[in-house]
Amino acid sequence: MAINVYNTLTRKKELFTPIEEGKVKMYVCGPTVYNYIHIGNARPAIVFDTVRRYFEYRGYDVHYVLNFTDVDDKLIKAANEMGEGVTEIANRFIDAYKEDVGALGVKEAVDHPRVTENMEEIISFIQGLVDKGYAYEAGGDVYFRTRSFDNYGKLSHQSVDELRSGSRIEVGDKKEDPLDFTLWKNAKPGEITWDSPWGTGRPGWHIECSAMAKKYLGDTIDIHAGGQDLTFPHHENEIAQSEAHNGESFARYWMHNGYINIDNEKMSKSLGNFILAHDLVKKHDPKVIRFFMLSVQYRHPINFSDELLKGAKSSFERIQNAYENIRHRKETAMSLQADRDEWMEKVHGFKEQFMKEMDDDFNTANAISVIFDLTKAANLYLQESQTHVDVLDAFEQTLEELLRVLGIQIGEETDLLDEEIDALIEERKQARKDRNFERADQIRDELKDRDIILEDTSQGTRWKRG
RNA sequence: GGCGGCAUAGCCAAGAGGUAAGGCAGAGGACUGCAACUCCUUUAUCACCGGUUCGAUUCCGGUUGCCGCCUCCA
Repeated sequence: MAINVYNTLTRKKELFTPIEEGKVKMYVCGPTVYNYIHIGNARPAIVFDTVRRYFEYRGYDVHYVLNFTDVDDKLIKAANEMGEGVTEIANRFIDAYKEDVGALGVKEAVDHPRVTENMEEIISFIQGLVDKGYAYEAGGDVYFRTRSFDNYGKLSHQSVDELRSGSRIEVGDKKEDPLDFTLWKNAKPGEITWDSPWGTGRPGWHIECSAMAKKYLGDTIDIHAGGQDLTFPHHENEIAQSEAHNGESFARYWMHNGYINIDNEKMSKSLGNFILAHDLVKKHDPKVIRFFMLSVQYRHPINFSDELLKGAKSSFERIQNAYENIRHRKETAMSLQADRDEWMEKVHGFKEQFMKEMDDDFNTANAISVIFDLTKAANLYLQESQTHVDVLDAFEQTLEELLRVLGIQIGEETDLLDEEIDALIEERKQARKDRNFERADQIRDELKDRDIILEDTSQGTRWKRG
């Protein structure tokens, strides 16, 4: 079995083969940290974290790099508005990013490079492009000479001439050609600046990723990923810069995730139809949010609404219930059973099926349906009058394992009930024995108010948090 | 104008050239003191029109509708 990845470059699914055996060098474009991220920004974080986790699950060592753009026009504007420094704002929102995305189960990247901490590399990268004739200085700015790079447009499948005829390209009087884009920006008075061979200024947006990918991962990387809207111009420009500069192919696989939509329209800061991850995580179980995002193939758009999230919650509860039921049943499990091996075999089969689905371009929607199949099998097993502890363990562990690949931690909550609650459950047990159902229901309602839900089963009463 | 995506049951969502996974919601039943959980049963001529084929919802062409990129944007 091998992993297939949809490559934007070729518009096909391709067999993944790493540059270096057993390793994946992966660069993901991170946020510009001038604000909290919205859930649209959270999607790539979750999706590519899942890609990473799956590679790791399959035994790869993943060098995962996610950058922070900590200086640009928006940050400068935000700094002016809030009367704070660019660095303070960047720091604040980097922390917020890590917190929000961490709540959603995203692992920390191996490297989190920041533009302001890689200024030397960026400047020398630009210098390299100037030296090779791919870039030129004009009035303190430096531009990339787009037409000098033959393969420009290969990622977005646009020809240079078609791009030119699009009327919305900024002309800019210093440019030789309207298609040229900025590598270095001359400082305006009062802006944060760095010294460079072209005077004081700061980098353009695209150059940072080329310079930092090179520094942290090398001239050619395995996977470069980001949101669909980065395909053009951002990633196209990165390719031009990196390949012009390094003389090597930049990234072997380009992955782009689809948008999150609100009422069928792209969620974006400029449209104002966004929901901050920071807020959503407080209102809903982050596990459910993540589950919801992964219930759709990553390249397809997801429509977002409270109602849909509610549906995801119900769905996820089915899995959670099965998991709790398995654990509860372990207390009364046996260790003798004729068809133990058959069941063990069966449980193992779900793992294989799960991998088969994930191998196909990380089809989490189908992978989740395999988890539901596993859930169903577990529920059926629990109907048996006798259960084997090995089989229950296998169900429990497989469920944990597969969900962990999706970045969803299940079952680590070990908060003990306080004695009071324990006592109430015990009292209710007695009341039921005495057929005092009035008191029994009273206790159940009381606990329900405290978010403890009781369930009576033939193996005794169990509880869960609502 | 250029490039691209999507259209599958009430809702969400996979999918393959041979009569369509999974989940939610609904209905009926089993279990239960009642619930909850769970189990069983139940719901689709896959936007429209042509073509290729023994056979297409899946391939090709066209139509319609929606969305995106071509400007900062995940």
